[in-house]
Amino acid sequence: MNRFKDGGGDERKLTGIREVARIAGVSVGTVSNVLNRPDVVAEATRQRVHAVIEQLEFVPNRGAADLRSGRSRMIGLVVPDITNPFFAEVARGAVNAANEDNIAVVLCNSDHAASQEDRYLDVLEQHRVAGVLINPLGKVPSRLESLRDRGLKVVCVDRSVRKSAYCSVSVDDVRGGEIAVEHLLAPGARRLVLVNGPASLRPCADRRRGAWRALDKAGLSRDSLTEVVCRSMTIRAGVEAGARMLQLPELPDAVFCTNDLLAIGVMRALVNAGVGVPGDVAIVGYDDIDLAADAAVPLTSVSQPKFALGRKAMQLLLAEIAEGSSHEHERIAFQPDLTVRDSSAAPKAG
Amino acid sequence: MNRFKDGGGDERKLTGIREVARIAGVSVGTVSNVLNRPDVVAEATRQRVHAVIEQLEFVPNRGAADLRSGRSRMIGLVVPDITNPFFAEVARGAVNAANEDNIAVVLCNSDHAASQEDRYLDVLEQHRVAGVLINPLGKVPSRLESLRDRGLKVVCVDRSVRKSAYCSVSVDDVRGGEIAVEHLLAPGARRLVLVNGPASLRPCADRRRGAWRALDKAGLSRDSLTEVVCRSMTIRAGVEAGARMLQLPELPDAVFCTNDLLAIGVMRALVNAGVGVPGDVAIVGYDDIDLAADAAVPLTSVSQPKFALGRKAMQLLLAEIAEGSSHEHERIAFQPDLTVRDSSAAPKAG
DNA sequence: AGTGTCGGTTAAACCGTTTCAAGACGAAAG
DNA sequence: CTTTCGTCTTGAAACGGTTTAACCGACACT
Repeated sequence: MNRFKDGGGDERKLTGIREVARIAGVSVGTVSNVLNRPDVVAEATRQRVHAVIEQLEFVPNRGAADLRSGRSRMIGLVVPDITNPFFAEVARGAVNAANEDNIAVVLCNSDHAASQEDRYLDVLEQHRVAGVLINPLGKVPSRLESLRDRGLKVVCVDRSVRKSAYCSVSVDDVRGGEIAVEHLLAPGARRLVLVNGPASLRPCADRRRGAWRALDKAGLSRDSLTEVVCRSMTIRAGVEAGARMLQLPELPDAVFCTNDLLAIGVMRALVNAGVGVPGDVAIVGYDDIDLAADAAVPLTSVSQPKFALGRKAMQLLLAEIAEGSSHEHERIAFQPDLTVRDSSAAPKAG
Repeated sequence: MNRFKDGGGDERKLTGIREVARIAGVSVGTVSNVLNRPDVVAEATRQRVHAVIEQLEFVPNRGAADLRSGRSRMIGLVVPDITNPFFAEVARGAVNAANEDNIAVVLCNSDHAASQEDRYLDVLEQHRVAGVLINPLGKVPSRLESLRDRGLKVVCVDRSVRKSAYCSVSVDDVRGGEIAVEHLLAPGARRLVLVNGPASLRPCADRRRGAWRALDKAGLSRDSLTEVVCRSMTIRAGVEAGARMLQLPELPDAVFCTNDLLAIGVMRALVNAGVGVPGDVAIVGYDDIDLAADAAVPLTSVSQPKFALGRKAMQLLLAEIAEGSSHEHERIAFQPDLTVRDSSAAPKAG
């Protein structure tokens, strides 16, 4: 059951605030004060206490402090898959921001399983974290509401929440799609293909909407954009999509793939078939993964500020925790950015 | 400074063990027992208490429990870069194992900076984590020893530690290099190239040693292996290495790259130059990243059990914590595995 | 009836802090 | 010489649990 029943007993008794007080010849209250409100204690005393702290290598027990004060210096980070570069980067940003405030971030990897997510939320609740940064699975579960009722602050990452019941931070996928297509349209492309993942995925649907919007703005019909849908968003699927494209009655001028892996696959299929990229068809991808820059022909891609996303989300959460009930929920949308590379350099140049 | 001074005061007073006891008509001690040693309390009482717990939605305060009991249900995970797929996967494994014991894992991302690493260790110490899972930067710092003196258990990940002062878990890079070269040698390759990163990196040096060992075992001179050293281990560096290889007096039969990105780069350079892969030269990479399977020609690669590594490391740590002083430090070396794909399918077939 | 003993329960001490009402001291004001 | 402040400091009460020694019936055995 519990592996922590009894440790073999090599526990050196850590020095506590009491011991410090005793040796420094002051009361524990004073030691606490020099730790938390140095301004309120006399210079001389402060120095003396600090000296003792140093000498004893005293390390305050944050847990005990939290218990008494009702605060908490921990927040939970719940992601579906830390292995996904997107979330890894977000995590890095979040942890980075938290560290500045000496806040510990406990990592929860739900593995795309709602049951796991629930389990983790339980653990977080038991540990009395001050708040949770979460990319919730599926529909934002009512569980989050119950958490909030318990006093936990919640902010959603990369998932805009209706009714601004929580703070949320995400990047504007619609705008991302728009940017990409605008870029392709600019040099005069008129026959476009959209290589997309399942429209049931929010980002896929949004990026498509963005593409449409760009078309609308340019006064073009949506018919000028042919959609090729892939089951998964991998290089392999991209290769297949590329093959399908080659069978179209007419080759497009430009292709927008809603993810870099798809784009790389498409590119490979086209190049293998003797189609020039970007000479014959321009390609832009999405996510700007490392690989994009190192593709056979460097890939233009829409990049998302993942690190900043994580940082901001954490900052928002910490702010909400500090502000308490006077807090107004914010819904921040980061703007994606286009990184232009060779794959879209000079469409139809030849 | 501290953003947690005062929250706006929307703290609903959580129900505690006391309230449960009062309503259930038992003492707090009994409630505690129901929670921690259900076997010691009478069936009827247990049921009654559980009912009340349910009804009140009581959630035990792990922090308070830890404080009194001297245990700790948190452990720290310190990695140089969570964005690195290797560590992401290790983290996933570690978190996964911890979750089974209801242990919270606090994530620390040192960003390859010793100063950060130190800061994080401070935070972990203050939070009184039971142990630390760490991939320490540079030489295993004396800091770790001081941690251990304080009663913290430490296990090192992917970094074997001299003198078995700690438990450590790593994968056998020497063996990995050996496997790769054995595989290339089997079909009769005799002129090999090793595309390596800086030998100052432990894994690079080890994998080279492994390659040599395979050579020795096969009764071949080390001269049959030409080493091409790259500054960085990226696709771009691989392409350059490939270019350099093409200028060699004679093309090799087979190439072993100490990382998949290098391998993909080399492959690209060769194929672009009209060299057949695996027809003219076979290639094997290292790490078995997702991309390997989806390379232009699917890449044979040495794969490391990263998830298992993380899981095992965590299990070891938890075990050490449970065992206490009676613990014997273990040094576990995982065996890497060769995933054979097209890039080495039929060397010199033509 | 006296004595163990055993399963179940309890009251009180304790973990390492923060917090807060109250005290001590000296200096400025009356 | 009192008062009145203001600055520092203090002691004890929390915080929400766990732990331990003691207690209490009831039941079995001499």
